[in-house]
Amino acid sequence: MMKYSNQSRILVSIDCVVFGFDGENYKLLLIQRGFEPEKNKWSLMGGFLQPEESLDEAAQRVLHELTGLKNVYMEQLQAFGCPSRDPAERVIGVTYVALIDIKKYEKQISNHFKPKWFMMDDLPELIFDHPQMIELSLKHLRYKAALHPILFELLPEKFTLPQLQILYEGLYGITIDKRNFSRKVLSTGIIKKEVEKDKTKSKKGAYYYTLVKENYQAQFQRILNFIPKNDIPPGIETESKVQLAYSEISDN
Amino acid sequence: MMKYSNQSRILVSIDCVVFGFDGENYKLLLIQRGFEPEKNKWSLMGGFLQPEESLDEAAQRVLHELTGLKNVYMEQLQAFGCPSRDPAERVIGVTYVALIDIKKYEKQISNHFKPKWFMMDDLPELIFDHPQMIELSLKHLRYKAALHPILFELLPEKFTLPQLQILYEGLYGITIDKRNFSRKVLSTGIIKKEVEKDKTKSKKGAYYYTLVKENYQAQFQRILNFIPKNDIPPGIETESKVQLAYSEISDN
DNA sequence: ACAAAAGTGTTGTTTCTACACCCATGC
DNA sequence: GCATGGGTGTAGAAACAACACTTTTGT
Repeated sequence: MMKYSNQSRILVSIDCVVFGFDGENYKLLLIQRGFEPEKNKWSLMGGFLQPEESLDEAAQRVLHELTGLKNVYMEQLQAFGCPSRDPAERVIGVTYVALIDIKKYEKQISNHFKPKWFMMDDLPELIFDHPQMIELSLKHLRYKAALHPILFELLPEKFTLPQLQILYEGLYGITIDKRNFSRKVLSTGIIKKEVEKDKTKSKKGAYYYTLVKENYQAQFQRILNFIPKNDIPPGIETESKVQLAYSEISDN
Repeated sequence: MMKYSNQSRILVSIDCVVFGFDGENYKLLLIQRGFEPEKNKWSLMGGFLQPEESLDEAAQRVLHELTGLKNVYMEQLQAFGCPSRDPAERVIGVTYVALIDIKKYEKQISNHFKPKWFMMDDLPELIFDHPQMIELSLKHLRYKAALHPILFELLPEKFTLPQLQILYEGLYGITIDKRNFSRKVLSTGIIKKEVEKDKTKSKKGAYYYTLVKENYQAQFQRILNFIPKNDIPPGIETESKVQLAYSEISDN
């Protein structure tokens, strides 16, 4: 096999931003780094790309090795490539975003590497550019969730409308009118009411709902709007990607 | 400086998908590859990441070296990492999307490497996974343009409403009612009418419009809808990203 | 009986889509 | 004077946001 000469080869790491929801709050799964530099400091789930695996495979492997998690919703976000992002050596970091229901995986999570859930507003100091990765992931999640029914990946199979609403309200820091919210969600047909109720949070109890798989996957591409337009606070960026430059069209 | 041991280092390439518009059609800028393997076959604007540059810098450099283009709208799309994507050696490909007005840069484009514009429906055979990169870029462009006023990057400073409409109609393969279209676009305040008219395409002439920079940048993050909802044909994917897996929520 | 959370309907406003005619000009 | 493409307005339908009371049941 021929090789390209005179080119420098670089390490590629995979960094997984794992968002979780426990029924009340968003959390982030972090781990204490097991090797130098920055050993024992908090870090995203990360690892180096191996010779024979694709990026997607590596992301699944890294997450599985560090947490035991499998079959989790994951998507590639963005490659980070600042030359100085890792002080030890040049490393390109490819970021993945994962969404899981904390309670569901509570037992599945291996504690070999002692991953820990942190509240989003109480994150520890993190290595390298991991804070930026998290910030971009959060922006991306806000952006995507405003358009696609992605947040269901954070919920258990059976969930209630109030739970779902908390999920949306929490992500954007808003409050939504429950009548309008339930009407919008139900009109899409992606969830259906079960007979049982969740009585753990109120005396009356709230009906459980489950996803209607066919409609869910069909609507996944669709642009929805569970979020009232005017309720998205101006401070929240809804752009998924950084843009490098405007052309001169907008520079003049 | 310490290094990570026992990890394999990999080449990182930057591949730029350069979309252009000439007033009538979308085109793609391609180049004949200058080195083995696949020398002289058609390729995206590509090059290897250098040790001291960031990914974004590399993208700008590669595009500039091959075409002479500078100050172009560009954004990172996605990293491609299939181990077999380059037969010579393992290479991670980071894809960037660029948008330019063909006429504006007609003279600026250097022909040292002889880049050539191809019609979107008449692309030559391409190397490696470049067809997939292009396909994903096109999907991304359709997705993003349906929500953000990004297509203006393809137009000259002064453009007409019919031109703008052709831009949108061409991207989605639809026809749009011109009354509704102009009302929607104008209501955003991102463009303003000039006094002159473009008389090259009709006897009456069409008014020129220009971007209102402040409103344009302000609305860039906004979710707009110049495209009538029902007019987006079902075959057109509007999803920007591939997702790796659904969680079991949707697998049950 | 009362506190706490869940559920449900209506109305006015806004936004969207569908649709057809006149205008200006070069030939 | 006519052919060509450019410009404009209205009316009905749909979607949206605002809003308050009743239900259930555990204590």
